[in-house]
Amino acid sequence: MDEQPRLMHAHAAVGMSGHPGLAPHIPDNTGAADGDGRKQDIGDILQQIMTITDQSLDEAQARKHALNCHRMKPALFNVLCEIKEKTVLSIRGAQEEEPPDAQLMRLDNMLLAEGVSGPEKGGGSAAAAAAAAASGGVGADNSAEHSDYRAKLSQIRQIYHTELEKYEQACNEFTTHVMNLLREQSRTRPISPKEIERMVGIIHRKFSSIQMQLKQSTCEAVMILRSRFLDARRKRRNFNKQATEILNEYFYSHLSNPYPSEEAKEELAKKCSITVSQVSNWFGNKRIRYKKNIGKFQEEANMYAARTAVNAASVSAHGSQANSPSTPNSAGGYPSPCYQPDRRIQ
DNA sequence: TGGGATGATTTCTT
DNA sequence: AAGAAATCATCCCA
Repeated sequence: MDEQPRLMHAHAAVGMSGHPGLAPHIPDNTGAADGDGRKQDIGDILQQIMTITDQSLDEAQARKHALNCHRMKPALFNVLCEIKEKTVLSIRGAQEEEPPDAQLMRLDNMLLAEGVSGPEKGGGSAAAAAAAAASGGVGADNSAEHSDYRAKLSQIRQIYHTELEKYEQACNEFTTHVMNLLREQSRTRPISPKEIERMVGIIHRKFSSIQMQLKQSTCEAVMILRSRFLDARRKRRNFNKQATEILNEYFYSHLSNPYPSEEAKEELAKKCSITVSQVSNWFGNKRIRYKKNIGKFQEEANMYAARTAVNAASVSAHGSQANSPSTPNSAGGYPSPCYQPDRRIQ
């Protein structure tokens, strides 16, 4: 490598200016200075170029060197440069300028939203919080699951960034390698900077398609993690004893009409630390199960009825009405342990 | 570990 | 849309 790489444009400027001596095995026809001689020269050079790949490496190197030193080389090189420039330009006009990839944008947006590709904090826990909110969870017991989710997410995040870095490094290394190769080749064949640029573009596109696969699989991993997280939250937890008692108290003290209003539901929900829809679910289940098997609930009904009676007695003794949703409304203040089908349950 | 209890979900009805 | 009824999925205790 005793020469500087000569790119196409630089070389074009050199033009027909003189070139050092000939290789020993190439016949010196300069003296003839006629057209046939030059044709012969060019024919020889082209022939050698065509057969260069059939030769051994050493042989080829020697031949390459000989070609480089040939006096006709600059002229031929210029001609090739011109031809190639025209061809490349016409080819290039037809391609390139693809539209921005919508799929890639979607993946990027999702990775950002899930906190994988964005800043370290916030995103992941925000997504987790959103998931928690969406599930309408009871709360309190989910901090462990929450941190588990975050830990797994940060694991995914770490893998993603490591892989991304690896790809970028590999891409840079490969690009440098190819550029060096092209520069080296530009000594013997016309290669324009634009062509190198184009090649770099091709390499980058290839690597970005690999990156896209990485992004896709990362997205899938996040989705799986997230669905598992939501499933875990959907896991049924029995309400605590106190909550069940509050709900039962209301149910049996309103046995004649066990349909709490929205306000009553909200108050019960607050008291039991559950959601309004959970209160609705509970009453829905309770009504249907009570109705299906009144006998089984007899004992329970009696117990709550007695309790309610005691409460009512103590309330009246204090001369004030409780504003609790469990305030009995049944006639006589002692709801019948037996189901009275006078209202909605049917 | 089986089976009843129970909270949630789905489908149907009013 | 609210509730009834059926069903699913999980809990939890003997």
